[in-house]
Amino acid sequence: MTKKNITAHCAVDYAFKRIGGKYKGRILWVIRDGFMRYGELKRAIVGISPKMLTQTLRELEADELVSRKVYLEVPPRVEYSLTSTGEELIPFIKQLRSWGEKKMSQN
Amino acid sequence: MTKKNITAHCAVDYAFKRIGGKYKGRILWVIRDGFMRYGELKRAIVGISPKMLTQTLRELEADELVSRKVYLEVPPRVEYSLTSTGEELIPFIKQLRSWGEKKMSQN
DNA sequence: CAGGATCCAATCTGATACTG
DNA sequence: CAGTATCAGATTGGATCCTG
Repeated sequence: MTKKNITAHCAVDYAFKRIGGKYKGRILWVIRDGFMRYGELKRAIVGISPKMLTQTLRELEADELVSRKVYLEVPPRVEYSLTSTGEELIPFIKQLRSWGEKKMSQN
Repeated sequence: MTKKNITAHCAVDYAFKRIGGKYKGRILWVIRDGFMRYGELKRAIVGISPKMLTQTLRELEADELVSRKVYLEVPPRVEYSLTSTGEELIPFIKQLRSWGEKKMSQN
């Protein structure tokens, strides 16, 4: 789901559609500090398959939450970083993460 | 997905699993102000089927984000409200909603 | 290194009809 | 009013193998 395909009933619906999905939150969160290479992301997002990582990154890119920079080197190097729109989401994810930490420790 | 079934890789993952899903955010948001009856929710969440509304409410209840109160009257009356854990999520949803509003107007 | 391609199983969602 | 039940279709995700 990318923003071009979203038909939302309200802003909450819209926002959840843009950052929902199994891995989008985690990916945005691990990219928060700067440039991450594909392989770094792969190691950081434990359990993700290359297919899902690539697919989700492509959606985030089409959505302009993440930008992708390809270096013409051998071996190839590709770096991902947040766009300014993506960075705007980090405070919310941080808040949600704190909530999650608290709840996990309570159960 | 309810919290009992969640096996999360990190707190972000955990939190998204608890509030992810097509309607959870919207439902929490419309219940934010107090008690809502089933029929009110049905009208407020445009496009939801009774099946999905019931199913999602049951998950939110099992997750202790929403509480359900049945009044033994004829005709039946059932009211839903946020638990304190559910209320803790409202600031997050509110912020995310503002972000969504801004982005919707930009496209 | 950073992916693309394919196939398939599991999950989720919608539509419709019915009920205490 | 506040749900259930059933079936079918759509979507998502995982496993595996391949490549510039």
